[in-house]
Amino acid sequence: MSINIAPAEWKVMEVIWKQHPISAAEVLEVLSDKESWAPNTVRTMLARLVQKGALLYTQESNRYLYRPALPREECVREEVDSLLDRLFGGAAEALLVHFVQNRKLTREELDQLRKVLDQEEGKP
Amino acid sequence: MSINIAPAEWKVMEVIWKQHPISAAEVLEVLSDKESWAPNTVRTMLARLVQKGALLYTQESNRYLYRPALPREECVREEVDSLLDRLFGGAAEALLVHFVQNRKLTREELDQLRKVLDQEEGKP
DNA sequence: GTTATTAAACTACAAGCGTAGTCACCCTGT
DNA sequence: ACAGGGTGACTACGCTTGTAGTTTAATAAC
Repeated sequence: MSINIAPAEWKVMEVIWKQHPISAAEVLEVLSDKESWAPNTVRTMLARLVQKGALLYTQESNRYLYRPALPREECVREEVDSLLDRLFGGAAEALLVHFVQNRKLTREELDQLRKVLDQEEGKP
Repeated sequence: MSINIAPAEWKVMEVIWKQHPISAAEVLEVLSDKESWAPNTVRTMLARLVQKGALLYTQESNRYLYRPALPREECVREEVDSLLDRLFGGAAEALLVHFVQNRKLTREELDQLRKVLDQEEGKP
């Protein structure tokens, strides 16, 4: 029973992961730079996210303060899993190879990746 | 203007990428092992995929023979891009690191990945 | 205390998706 | 020539998503 966060909802979640507890107005404020959403659009998404169990809130006089119900990492993980299942039959390596081969990773990124790899192999 | 292939549709596409041209009946046949879909479900998806421009067909007496309109790689690429945009602000490396760190890759997979990495770094 | 403001709740609505039933047509076998 | 079976076309329907308007309830200001 995993929570499914839609693309537009992710934008809201990102804001809240970065800063919480946070009011709807503040979320609006932050998002107004990037998106041109009507206030109610954001409010609707907040409500849906609460309903989905992705957000928690506490009431504070007349408004809600929202906070994430799950760490970002966990949600990322689920999205990635879902992509893997869809496209690679769950084979992580296939994605990685696709990746290294198909995109232009910078030298730094490759190095960084290699470092992580070394680290990982060093601890079986 | 990119084509958006839904999860269930991917299952159909995979069959067709693997074997084409192919009739609806054959797709059904292949899928019947994995999914328990009513025949019309698959037919609907075929029709939608044609409409989306993901599949081409040619008529052959009373039925259609389907073939992919795009190579799998290209569609994979789009899905991955979309995930990247959603979750990592487009930063490929973040996904990769998340990956290597968060999943248990087998020794073989790590080696394989390293090989691809070497290969990539060797050709700037 | 009455009004103005604001926040949340409720309602809306079109597109996309998962799932499938019904219909109309054409080919094939008798 | 006709009936039956397969095939695509059309229709359906509930759920989710993106996007937002309307209503109500509470608070803040005067």
